[in-house]
Amino acid sequence: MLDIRLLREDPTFVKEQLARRDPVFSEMVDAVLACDQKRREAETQVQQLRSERNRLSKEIGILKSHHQRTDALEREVKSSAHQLELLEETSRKLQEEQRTLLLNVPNLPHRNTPDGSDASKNVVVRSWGEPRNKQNEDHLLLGERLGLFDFNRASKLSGSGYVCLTGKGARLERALINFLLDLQTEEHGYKEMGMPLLVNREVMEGTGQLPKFEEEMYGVDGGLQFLTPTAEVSLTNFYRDEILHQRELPLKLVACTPCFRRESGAAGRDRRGLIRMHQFHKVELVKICSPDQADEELATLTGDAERALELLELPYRVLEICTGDLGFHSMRTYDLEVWAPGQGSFLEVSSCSQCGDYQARRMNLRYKNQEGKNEFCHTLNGSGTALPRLYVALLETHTQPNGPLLLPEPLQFYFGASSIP
RNA sequence: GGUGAGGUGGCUGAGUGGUCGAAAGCAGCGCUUUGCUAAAGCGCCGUACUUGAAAAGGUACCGAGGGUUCGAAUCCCUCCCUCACCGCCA
Repeated sequence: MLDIRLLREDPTFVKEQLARRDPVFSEMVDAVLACDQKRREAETQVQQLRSERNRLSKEIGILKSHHQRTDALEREVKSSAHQLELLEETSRKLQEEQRTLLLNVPNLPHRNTPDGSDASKNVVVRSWGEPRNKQNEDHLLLGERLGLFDFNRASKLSGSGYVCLTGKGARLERALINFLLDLQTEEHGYKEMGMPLLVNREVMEGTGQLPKFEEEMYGVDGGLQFLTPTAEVSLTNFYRDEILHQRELPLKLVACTPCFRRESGAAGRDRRGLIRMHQFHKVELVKICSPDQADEELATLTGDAERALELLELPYRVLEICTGDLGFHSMRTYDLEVWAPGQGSFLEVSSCSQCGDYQARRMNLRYKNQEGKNEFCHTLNGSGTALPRLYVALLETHTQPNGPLLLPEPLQFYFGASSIP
């Protein structure tokens, strides 16, 4: 959520910045400001009426303590009660309307985010390793040959978009998870967390999944709670409504959780295989920091995720996402794409985003700065990484033609063997 | 799920219808004094919204939402959460 004061003080700037994403967002600014204007007028009237009521009531109290008659005053207060009620209702509605409008305005892009209308304008900022194109088998065939997973039986249980990992295949995912978590906790200093998967509406609103993307989420109990689409939701909201001490920032959290997504907008896309699932595991990195730390923390967070791919000997590239392709709550994002030889393409396995105070304002997450003033924190998140696509890249990269899957060295300890025959 | 007790400022904790945004203590900040790693005294010390050029005002907030009342932290109702005990259960 953007700061309404920024919109009031410099609407031109806000419109310009939103236009970098898409001109349609600029048009929202005037609507918000019109509502803000009406809201403040109503609020001022309510406050004046209440002030008058408080004054009279206080007077009644004093008179009563002197055993004097107060009928006239009481009648006076009563006479404006109805009007006050109506105005309060108006004011409340306008407040809600303004919040709703504001919740649907995306974050402003970072000054360094490259301009561009769509994904084709994303910028490759670096790459690592050689994406060999040796006509490897597709991970579906490899998984079948090695006996790692079963899609047909998964569809009996849950329909399409689910997988059952079987035997060594299940163990391989567990090994990957343990490897990733140990890397982030022991080498990069993140605190490991085990988080709830069902969260309340306000929590989903805090990180920006609601209200705009409700159709992408799995709700339960008639929409009172939601299955988290990423641990970003639970981890970032962990300190919501709190005031942190500057000295404890940045906070660095990591959790591996199942993630649930309807993928309703992607019907038909990536239907086969592990690439787009309704449920998948993901190791998520979250940082909460002060504004001056945020740029640097995004760089290190991205590096922390990249390190995992390097240790697994998986070639990848890093894309800087342009304004037109930027996620709703992000001001700057680096995507990590791992090379999948069987697909002949790069797969997005991580999206590392800097969110400024956009989420923190929504969830009222603050810290006390050096002057003792409360200020909104900045939040960052990134995958480290999503499991299924990492799994695809691992299979397609390290399985020998008609041979075993040779595990990269760091994984062998976790898997308990050096290969899967 | 049942019963009971609770939810007040960064923390502890008083406050059962009127001048209470809320005592006191701790923590924090500032000053004074004395001085061996500190003590004592004094002062300051919530948040959000809003009016105003500013100075300075106003409104709201005592778990959430309703209600009673001229007036609610305080009374009533509903819900949520915490704690204790019981029941059930991985």
